[in-house]
Amino acid sequence: MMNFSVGVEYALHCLVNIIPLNRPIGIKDLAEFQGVSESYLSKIFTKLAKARIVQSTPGVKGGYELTKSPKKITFYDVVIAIEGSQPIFQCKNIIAKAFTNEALEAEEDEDEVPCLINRTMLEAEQQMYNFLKEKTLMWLRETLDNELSPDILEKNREWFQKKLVQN
Amino acid sequence: MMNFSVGVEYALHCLVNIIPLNRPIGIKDLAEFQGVSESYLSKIFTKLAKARIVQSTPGVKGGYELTKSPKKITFYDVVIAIEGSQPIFQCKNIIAKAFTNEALEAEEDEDEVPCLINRTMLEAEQQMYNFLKEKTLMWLRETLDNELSPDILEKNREWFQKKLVQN
DNA sequence: ATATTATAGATAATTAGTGTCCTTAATGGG
DNA sequence: CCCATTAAGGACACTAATTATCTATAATAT
Repeated sequence: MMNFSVGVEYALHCLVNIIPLNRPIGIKDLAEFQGVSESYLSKIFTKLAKARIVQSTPGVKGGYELTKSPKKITFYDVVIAIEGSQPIFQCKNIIAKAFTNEALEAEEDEDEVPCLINRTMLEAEQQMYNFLKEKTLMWLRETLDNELSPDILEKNREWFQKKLVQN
Repeated sequence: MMNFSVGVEYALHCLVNIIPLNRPIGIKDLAEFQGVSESYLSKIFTKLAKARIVQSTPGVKGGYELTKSPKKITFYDVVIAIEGSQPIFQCKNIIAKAFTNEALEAEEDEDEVPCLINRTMLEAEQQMYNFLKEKTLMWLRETLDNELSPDILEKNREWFQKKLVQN
């Protein structure tokens, strides 16, 4: 079944916790926080860096930080950064194989009127993406701040502060 | 990258061509029409049959036909029939692993407030599905009848008539 | 200089999707 | 009743993508 990769989840969970920090944080800490391996999470963050969502600093005291305001980073940006921008539905133009007559082949060759089924699926995909474009990291952060208990939020904050101080 | 399976495309292409026929048509003909193997296409149609989108008749003169009006069969129905109804985004609740403190574990145990990221992705998915629920097989058929050249439509019709007569 | 940290490449394990083959069961026509 | 036809289902193989690890390299602060 069609799926978003778990990388998207790793990314969003990390990013929303990076917001309140005002310094770079390393993969090691983030991996520990998430309970996943550094090796794998670093691949994800390389993708986020290439998509200009985070900025990386190698070396001592290095790590990752947001490149811009979390108001300007959307779920859509993160999904595309991790999963790539290939459409969810790739028409194999099977119907073209169905008839080997000249008329149809000619029409396919023009390639100006893509398969209606394909267009419909892509339009459906856009509905999903439009929704994800409206959800920013800032919205996620603020909603979590409202939803989660103060107790959990405080423990969360303490955990990251401790990590930053240690470095 | 996340994808709809090609099975969805096979299914839709076949179904839209089944509409004008008023008799069962066999996998052999449909497979020839699409240029795919009978073995594989039959798996797809078994799924469509289980989803009550088509009705199957084994034996001589058997085959598949729609169970109901194409006005009542949506793209969504077909997608779910082929791909299953598992959500596109399965939250691993990674955040739960992040803190091993009691407060959070308690909250996770309740399991009444699923992860906000998860909820957001599912809501996005729903946007896509809502769109696909509005698109019926009948709409697809009628739009194709308007968009495609009369020449192609006629050749298409002839091809299926010939096959039905042969059986 | 050295320890730290990100980047990149190679590679392996796992899973899902795609596809085939063979057997079984049901059906209609002779 | 028998037989050809057709769907259903299980077993299996092939492919591609995802997930994951390990190693080596490059950049950086102290």
